[in-house]
Amino acid sequence: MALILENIGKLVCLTEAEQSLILSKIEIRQYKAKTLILRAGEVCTHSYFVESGLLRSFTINDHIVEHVMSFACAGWWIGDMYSLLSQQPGTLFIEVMEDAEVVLLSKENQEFLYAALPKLERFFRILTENSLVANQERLMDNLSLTAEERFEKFCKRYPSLIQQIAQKQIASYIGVTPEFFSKMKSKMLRK
Amino acid sequence: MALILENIGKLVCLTEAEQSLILSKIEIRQYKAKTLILRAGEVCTHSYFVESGLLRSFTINDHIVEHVMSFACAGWWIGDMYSLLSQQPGTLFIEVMEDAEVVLLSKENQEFLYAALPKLERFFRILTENSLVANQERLMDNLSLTAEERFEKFCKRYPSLIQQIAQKQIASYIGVTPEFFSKMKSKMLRK
DNA sequence: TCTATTTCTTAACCTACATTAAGTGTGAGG
DNA sequence: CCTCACACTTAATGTAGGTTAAGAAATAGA
Repeated sequence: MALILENIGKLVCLTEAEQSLILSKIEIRQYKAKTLILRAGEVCTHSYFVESGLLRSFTINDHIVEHVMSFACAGWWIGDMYSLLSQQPGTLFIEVMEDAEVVLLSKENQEFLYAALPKLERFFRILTENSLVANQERLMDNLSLTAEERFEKFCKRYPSLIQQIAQKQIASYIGVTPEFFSKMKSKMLRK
Repeated sequence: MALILENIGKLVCLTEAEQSLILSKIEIRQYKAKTLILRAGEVCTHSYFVESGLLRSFTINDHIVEHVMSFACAGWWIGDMYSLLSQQPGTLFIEVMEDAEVVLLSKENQEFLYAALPKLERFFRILTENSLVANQERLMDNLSLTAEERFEKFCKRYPSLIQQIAQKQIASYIGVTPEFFSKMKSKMLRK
């Protein structure tokens, strides 16, 4: 249940008192699979940290096509960063893919904690830096690799997810249709 | 010349003493157009802030195809974040497109400043957050928009750049070949 | 256990964009 | 004032991946 303290503790040291302060500012909720925690058009008011289960964030194009922005399993943060920072209606949906236990940290409490524990600025800076690096790599991969190569990278980077999620979710993440993904996969197996 | 202090000052307040401390930890250099400040394979040791002129970062595929990661004109930061953070050889080239005055902040000095002026943690956190948001949007655009739509967004977002840079640089940024970009552009004009 | 929904597969056809190649500006250095 | 290297254009042809549609397989709900 305090996976989140362990997660923060990996990057910055926390005293017992600091840990309690953090715990006093968060909320823990259980969600059933298929719950939408956030909808496009809403303002994102919290950061979410996954204690257990599996979540994803995605956009919807022209009310039809979904594009997966990210998956988040135990130990990962997720949210609509644009909406959270700007407090404008966002573009992301966040959905629970498998029954989950989620830590909610409201924007106000996050700012309160920045003031109370400046080392959390450091923690979230590093978290965001890592996220940015991963995103830049993914962007470059989308510009320069084939769907097949992107799938291979996905398999290496998230081996456990492959077994766990529907194939169409992987297709959406790497940026192809489920139909093409199916064709591509069987072609890869034939080799 | 102290555009950088103004830039930092927009997000966090700085006393005179703090400004001097920052200035004592940076270096200012002039570069001629076409200079490569950083090459793929090298470890990135500095963050770069553009006082004047124009820079870009890009990768090279299979020793042939360039993909522009970002442009940076006066008031923008640029670097190879992956390499800077991990201190591993990077994948980005950074090139001066127009004679430039650049502020160099070494990784050690950056960490020194984090310790000396914790508010700089805040500054770089916010900088990185904004960068991440922009990157996420670009990634989603690449997954869901046509080349034409991506070009239109580029024009709206960076109107001044359009006049300033070679058309093939825009093509590379939005992720198409110069040939296709040329055809697309003349088709758009015909409407 | 049965049914209904969702996921996956296959296949024919389509299109956005890439590749190759040739020709036409154009501007910076000598 | 040349000229040589680039940047840009145009056009023919190729292909990765999309679309549509239909059926098969797997899951979940009741």
